[in-house]
Amino acid sequence: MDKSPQVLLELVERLGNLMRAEFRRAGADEQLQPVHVHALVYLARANRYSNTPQAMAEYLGLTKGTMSQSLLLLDRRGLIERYQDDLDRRVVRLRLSSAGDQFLNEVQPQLAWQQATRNISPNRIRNAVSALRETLTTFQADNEGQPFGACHGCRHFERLSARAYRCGLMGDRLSGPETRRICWLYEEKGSGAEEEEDED
Amino acid sequence: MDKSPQVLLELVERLGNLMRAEFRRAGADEQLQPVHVHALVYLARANRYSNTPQAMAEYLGLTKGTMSQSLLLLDRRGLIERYQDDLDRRVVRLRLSSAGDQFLNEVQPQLAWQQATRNISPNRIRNAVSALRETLTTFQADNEGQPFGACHGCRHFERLSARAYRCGLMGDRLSGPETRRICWLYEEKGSGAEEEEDED
DNA sequence: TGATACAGTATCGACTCGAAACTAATATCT
DNA sequence: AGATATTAGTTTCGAGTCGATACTGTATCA
Repeated sequence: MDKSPQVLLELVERLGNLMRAEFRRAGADEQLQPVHVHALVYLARANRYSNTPQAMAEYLGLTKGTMSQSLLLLDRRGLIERYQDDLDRRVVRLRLSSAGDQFLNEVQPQLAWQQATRNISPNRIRNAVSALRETLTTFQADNEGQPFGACHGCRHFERLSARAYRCGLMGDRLSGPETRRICWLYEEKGSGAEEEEDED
Repeated sequence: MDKSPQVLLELVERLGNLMRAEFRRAGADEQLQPVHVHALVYLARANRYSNTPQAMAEYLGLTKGTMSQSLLLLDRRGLIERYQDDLDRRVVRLRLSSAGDQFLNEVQPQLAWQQATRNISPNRIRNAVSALRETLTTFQADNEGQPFGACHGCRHFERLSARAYRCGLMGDRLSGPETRRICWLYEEKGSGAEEEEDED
């Protein structure tokens, strides 16, 4: 009976709590709750398929009703903008307003984390990322949730040429930077070839 | 400019959110909020120095006022018991009641996590634990928070003989199991000899 | 053309949470 | 010893979260 998984859970929860406290501090001046700051951070990183209330609710673990409330607040404060999807007019699309963008640049909610990881070698971080990503994937598979990842590692990702990419699911061409954003259509590549393997 | 730390942060936050959702589900029957379940889980793991409202508030990232509220609720529901400290009568000590213990055994809030980590090799988990622990330590050092760890790795920990231990800070003898519980007096050993080193 | 599914909104009530004021016990300083 | 400061915890207040439920409008499918 190994206790390591439990210790890992404690660390993840504790670091999560600390970051939530950090987000609380970041949003204090603007009277924003942690979840609002987190929503803005997500929006800054979400790709074109993932900037909807539904995707955000899924990512943040909220119901759509709750999400709707938070978005209302962020809209009132002028930190986000909403616009309708052309093809499906039920769908609301979201983007950071310039004020929202400026807010994130000013308060730097993730600065404390970057500081805290400054002395850890990139390789150890990559190993930790790999283990946690696998945990997340299994977790989601067990609970039928969306995995949320970037194109690299997604089964729908296609490389057309040196610098041209494409999402096989949606059929769109993707720019280089776009392939590094968060997507809620992400699906783990088949288990045939594991990309990231620790030396252990 | 490496993006790995940011990806690691995303994973930690997302897994944290999922576990919060899991705690919500676990407490739904008893009308408990996630933070209440988390408090019970903490209490089940805290050592004799760390079962106070203050330590819990610190661990969960709440103010003492908020913590007091949650403890009131848990007490009303009969899930915890409070008693006074003998030496310092300002201090309230907490323990799980048998009902609280039974509750944790029934709902198994951490089961989903254990399932999600089942296929990850112990060594990879240990490496991830090591990296996250270092992140946590640095984070706390930057923000003057308590680190919260178990005896192994703590500078106050003393081994008297094969199966006899002692906390050098408090002066108490400790049983073997007790040395594996969470302590908020934990202090990282001096950086002279790093215990856990990844091969990277 | 109707039935059904889906994206998002509105409303309600229980509860969280920080801030600040408060009580009581202990520590510190002369 | 007595005054003062510090500390552990409680209480109160108000803004806001959050899930549940009911609702609106759009799309899909037979």
